[in-house]
Amino acid sequence: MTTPRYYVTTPIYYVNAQPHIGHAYTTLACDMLARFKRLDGFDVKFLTGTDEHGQKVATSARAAGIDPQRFTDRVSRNFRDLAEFMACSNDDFIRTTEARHKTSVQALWARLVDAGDIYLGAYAGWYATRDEAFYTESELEKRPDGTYVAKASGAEVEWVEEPSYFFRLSAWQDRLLAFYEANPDFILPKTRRNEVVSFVQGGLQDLSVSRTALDWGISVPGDDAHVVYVWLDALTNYITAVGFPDTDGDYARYWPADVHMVGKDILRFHAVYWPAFLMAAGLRPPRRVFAHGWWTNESQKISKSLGNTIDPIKLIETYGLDQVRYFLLREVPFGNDGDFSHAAMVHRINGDLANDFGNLAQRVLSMIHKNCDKMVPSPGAMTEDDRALLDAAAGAKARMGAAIDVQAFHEALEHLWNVVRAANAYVDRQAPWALRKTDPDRMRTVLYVLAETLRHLAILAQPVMPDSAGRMLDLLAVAEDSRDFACLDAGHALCAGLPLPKPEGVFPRYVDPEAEDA
RNA sequence: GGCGGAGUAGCUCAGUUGGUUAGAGCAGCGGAAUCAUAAUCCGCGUGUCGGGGGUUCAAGUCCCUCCUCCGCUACCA
Repeated sequence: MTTPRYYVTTPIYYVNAQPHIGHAYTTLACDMLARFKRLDGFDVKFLTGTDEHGQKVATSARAAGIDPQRFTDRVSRNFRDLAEFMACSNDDFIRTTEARHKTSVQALWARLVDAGDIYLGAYAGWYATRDEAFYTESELEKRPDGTYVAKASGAEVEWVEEPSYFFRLSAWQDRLLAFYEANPDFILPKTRRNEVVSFVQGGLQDLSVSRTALDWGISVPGDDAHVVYVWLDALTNYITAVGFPDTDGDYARYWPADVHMVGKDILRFHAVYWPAFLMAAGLRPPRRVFAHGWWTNESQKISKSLGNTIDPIKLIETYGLDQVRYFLLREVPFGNDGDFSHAAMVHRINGDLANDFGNLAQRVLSMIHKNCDKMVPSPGAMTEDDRALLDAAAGAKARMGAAIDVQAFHEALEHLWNVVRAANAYVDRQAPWALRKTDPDRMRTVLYVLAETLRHLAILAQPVMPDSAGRMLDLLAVAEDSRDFACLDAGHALCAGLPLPKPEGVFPRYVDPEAEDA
């Protein structure tokens, strides 16, 4: 039997900005997915990295007074550190300035040339020398004297033409539409898919894929005057990381990628250009592109000018890593926009984590500790109620898995919490504290059922809250090598008599610092 | 303007191919319990399913129309 593969990617982050909550969100979603699949027995590759070429980087580096490579070394480090800080389990971190990537991009380019999908033409447009950028008509403003300026910067623009290589995107319109048709879940959520299909149906123009006005990039093979357009450069990272241009080895093992996770702003590049590039090169397109939404901050749109950006590091320092991970994946239907607020965060931490889940573990483990000689109690005959709870726990993985396969992370967590609630209700129904006096054997059975349910819950919570779930499994004395989903069967159920450590809280309540002082 | 999506309980949302008294979580109200991180459990919703019209034995679920909100409408990444 061959091990199933799973390849998930974040976009490579453009190093011109500091990491913010958007980056953290995308990476976190991928991490949850990767961890879930690993625990489910998949051979997973989880890739993230940084996009380091292009005009903006060159400009920023110059502004910082250092050469672009040193500049990108520095900023790329921030993204790598963030992934680490968030306990992300990525298997690789790619940088587009690496040699392996240059080789890959140039090889892809050569394939596109061989296929006849790249030709030399001229790119014409409104160019602002001051901004070193082209603008579309809609981005321009006409001044009284008849000249045009860029709305954003106010820089004067002029009509210029420069030689450029073009990708024959126009020729791929029908094949892209056929591809979307044949793969209805290629783009999720559905509404994003509609937008992309509609965009492609509207007609595609050939795409300028080289620039002569800058040199911070990968040279076009055979024409050093050009560098490869940053998007063609950037997208290629997904195959670079699996060894392209070598198409055996990891490429054969992992490609096509199962999910490219992206923010909705860069959907088109991934859902239109990228599959077209790949198909033109005779390579397979990815299986899915998922476009998630944006966060607002206390109902305010986040922007640098408003100064309300959310620093993920600070967020984690304030609320805790697993708490932030849980919140971001639970609070909002994945794919929708969401609002971050302190109140909502505290509500999730105290309501869902501390009260529901944490307290469940605490009440169960405490009773066992006090009444069962600090070891897993020995169960007697199971009642219908016992079985119902155990069945609910045993069925949770399949329900979560189905949700996760369509990136409905919030729904996966809901399934988990349904079991948490059922377990709390079961505790109250069975009232083991009463059984302690009337029927100690029955009490032991009830506590065993609860401990075994907790084992399931903790194992299933690992992808979202690896640290907390791990500590809960420690409290249940579950061995490190018995924590994957294969161990969710009866054969790995807790053994009666297993000594348990002294219970301690896994999910503390969040108390506002001011309230504590008062 | 064109295309697409959304408008369901105070809030956030579920509601399969039209079919029994429209659901969940949170919030609110009442009660129980006291093992537990004062956590938990039980009970309680007559909501014009945006408005109007239509098809049907039957519509939140299909058709028409109007209103409101949102997204997309290409080459900075």
